[in-house]
Amino acid sequence: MRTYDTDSITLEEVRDNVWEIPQSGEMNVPARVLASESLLEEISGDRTLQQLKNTTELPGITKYAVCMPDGHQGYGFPVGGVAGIDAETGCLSPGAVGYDVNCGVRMMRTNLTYDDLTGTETELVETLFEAIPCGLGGGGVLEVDRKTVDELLNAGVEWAVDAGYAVEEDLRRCEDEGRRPEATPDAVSQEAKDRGRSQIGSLGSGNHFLEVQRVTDVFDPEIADAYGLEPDQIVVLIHTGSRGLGHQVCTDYLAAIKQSHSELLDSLPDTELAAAPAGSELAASYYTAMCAAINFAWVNRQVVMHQTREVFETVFDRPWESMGMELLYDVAHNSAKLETHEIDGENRELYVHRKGSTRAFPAGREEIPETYRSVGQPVLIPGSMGTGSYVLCGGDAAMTETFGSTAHGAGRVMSRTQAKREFWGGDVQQELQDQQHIYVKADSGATIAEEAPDVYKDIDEVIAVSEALGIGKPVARTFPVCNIKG
DNA sequence: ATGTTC
Repeated sequence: MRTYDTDSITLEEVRDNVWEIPQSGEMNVPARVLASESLLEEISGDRTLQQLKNTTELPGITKYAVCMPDGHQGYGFPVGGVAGIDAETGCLSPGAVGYDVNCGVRMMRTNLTYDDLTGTETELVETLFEAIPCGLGGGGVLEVDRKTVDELLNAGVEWAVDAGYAVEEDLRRCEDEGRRPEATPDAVSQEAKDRGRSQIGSLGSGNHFLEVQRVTDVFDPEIADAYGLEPDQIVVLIHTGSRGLGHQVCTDYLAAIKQSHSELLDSLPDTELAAAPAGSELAASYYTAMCAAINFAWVNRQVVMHQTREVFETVFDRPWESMGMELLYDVAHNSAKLETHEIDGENRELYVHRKGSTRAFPAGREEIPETYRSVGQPVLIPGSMGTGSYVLCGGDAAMTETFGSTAHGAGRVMSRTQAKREFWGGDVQQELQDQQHIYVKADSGATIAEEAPDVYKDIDEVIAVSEALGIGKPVARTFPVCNIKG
């Protein structure tokens, strides 16, 4: 058997693209990295493997901890990590969800072609940048009062329908129909709500963005047809999360859990993995607060999409409906969810923690919108602003291999600090425009440098692993036209 | 990711 050795951890190759850290010591289960050898080499360059191994010490974790091909280190738990933890005997860990609760992406279709956009790129990118707040801090499209924030934390995208920022059809094209019904606004601190009130309809910072793209490749015509995608078509990808509200929920509950459950904390190899035991009061309240933050993020992406529709109306001087600007799908990248999975022949109720990982349910699952159910759920995987993105379809193997999950992006290979040393934002921007006809706009050159295409792993290789394992099947590829960066 | 180092 081939092995891959690092200073402290040895992985065994189970088969192509599957590497295992065997169970030993305090580990409750093994850990698996799903990666080609070259991706594994990148993954082993930071603390990801140690964090993944630490994750297996969480009580109640089942089967194995998973690291996706785009994995990198995160707070306590790797970004690109999946853990299915028993919901009765296990625990719930905020660090295994992430600070940006329901960070995720949605794709909106249009019936425009690349030719329709040619010549409007500069106006389009400028108008989008004007209409959609970017960067750190407050300032969203909306500012709502305290009563309204409670309503939308509870109702999710249904609130946006009532408030005129969404149509009924948008609801049906969101994971969980844009609402986690378990959400309890009372479990969210006033501080978190006050941070969120002024941030509805904003991108935020980091790797968040809005990108106008064109479909360059269709790999599976039948599924692409079901998703309403064809070559040369213009689509819009929106990547943002729950902003300061979700961050505050994570901060609040990490502090409370560390204080109330020190015994569990002391048994874990990293305080950043702090977890509330299943059945505890804090597990229940964190779950309902996290669901509220999930709903907030869906409303946020919905309002950003609403703004995008209005921008297209301005630039192309037509109603958005006539441009076919329908939501294709919206997926969460950071969440914990109660799901039933078969473990060793037994159906078990799990808190499936996905952090930087996308649900990828295959054909037939009732959780998938009816229009897509016969083919499988759309999985949206953004790449860097110079390489484009993929639309995948959930594969059968996801249910047996990865708790119904696949990757979520390209994954960084370089720190932001290092990126700013290596690249000059203005040069990156000019090069993208001159050589690839990609129009990028951001608040500062530093933002563009930090997100330069070369700071990311090879998205094609990440997707190839997903395809080879049968957890996500490539349907279409897109290429950037205009990009506004948080 | 983040009112960017409470």
